[in-house]
Amino acid sequence: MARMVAERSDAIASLAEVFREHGYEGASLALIGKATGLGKGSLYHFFPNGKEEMVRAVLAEIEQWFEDSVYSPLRDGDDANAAIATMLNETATYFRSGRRVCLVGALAVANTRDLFAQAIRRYFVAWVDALQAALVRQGRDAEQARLLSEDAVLAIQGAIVLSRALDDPAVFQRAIDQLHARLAFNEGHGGGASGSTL
Amino acid sequence: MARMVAERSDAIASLAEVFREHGYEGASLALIGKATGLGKGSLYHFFPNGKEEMVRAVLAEIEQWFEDSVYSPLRDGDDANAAIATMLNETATYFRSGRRVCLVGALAVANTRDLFAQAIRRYFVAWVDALQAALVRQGRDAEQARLLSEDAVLAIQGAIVLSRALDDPAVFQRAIDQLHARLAFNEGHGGGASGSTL
DNA sequence: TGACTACTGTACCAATCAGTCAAGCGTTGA
DNA sequence: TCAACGCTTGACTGATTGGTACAGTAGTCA
Repeated sequence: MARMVAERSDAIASLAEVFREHGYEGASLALIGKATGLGKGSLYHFFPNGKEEMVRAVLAEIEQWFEDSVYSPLRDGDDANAAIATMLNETATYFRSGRRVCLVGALAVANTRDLFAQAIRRYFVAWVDALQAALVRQGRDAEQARLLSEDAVLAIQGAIVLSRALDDPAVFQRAIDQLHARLAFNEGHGGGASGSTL
Repeated sequence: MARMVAERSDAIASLAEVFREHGYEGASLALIGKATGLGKGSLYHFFPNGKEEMVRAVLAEIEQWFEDSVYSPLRDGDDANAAIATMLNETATYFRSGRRVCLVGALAVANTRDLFAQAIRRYFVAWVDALQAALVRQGRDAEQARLLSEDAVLAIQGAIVLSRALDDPAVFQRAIDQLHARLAFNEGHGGGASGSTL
């Protein structure tokens, strides 16, 4: 009765969802087994170091997805404004308008932070750096771009928390809309378009 | 060997710290006992419904602290600008510049959300409402005040996540500084002072 | 002094935890 | 056809989980 899951990578999407929903400590092997359809034996065959290795695999996949879908266009896209707009839309879809938790953010807040500190840091550093690069390509100066990109990433994380707390996806969407305005760049002056509207 | 802890309330601060550091699932009774200096017997004497009741007691105390120190001045203070500045400073101190997690936010993200949904919701609704009231007293219109207050609360939560992820309290402080600018109100025009600086 | 209440330590419980292991299965290459 | 390999199963372990029960101890009031 072998080979019901062709690849180790087939399990990663399920693993990600389990860790998102239950956290690192809350995701028991029983739960993981149910979600992936894999027995303990298979799980430990694919991930000899247990849950920790599973989370690392999930984090690696998340990092890759963001690199391809978000960071890379931000850094290298020919139209900075378009890349930023795409980032916000991709992000909103990815987090299902705040109904889906950011696993990296959740791990950062929990006491598991130390265990995955490097991966967590890499994720956010790459995001802020990539967004900053796009903002600089818009014509902003480096320092302003830095502050603005930090603020945007932080707002997305906060929007997930608040929209879940209020159980209202509209909160998340409003935050994304506001970021669209704040990150847009028009003409020669240094600020975004948001100053007079908010 | 009775009465080593005079009051049930003496344990709540320790309980809060344990749940902050380890989360709901991660905070085992062994850990809780160590942190509070109480054995299981005492713990279940004070909190007959176990961990759930402990968290509820902690949430009630947090709610009370924010009501007295943050929400009430925002709603009723005679100087709205001063009340807002106080809120930001009190908040920065309370969260130790992002080194300390927001328990309510952490619970909102974890799968324990449903269990404490009402308390979590109350906390954030009260915060946003109180800040909105202060912004309206500044002279802003209700809708703008609503968006701005939502944005501010969300930014604080996001700042905790990001500053912990990057292990850099300066990130949190920059977010607070930015909120100072964004929430300040000068003269007759409708926006904050932040438009041209960022 | 003697009851009564409030608190405490500890033994105990069933359930669940992460992790191990040997045996068995199906597929593959020779 | 058969051995080797990769995957799977499920029973098992020892530790830990949240929670209960209860005997006892200290303080308080009469």
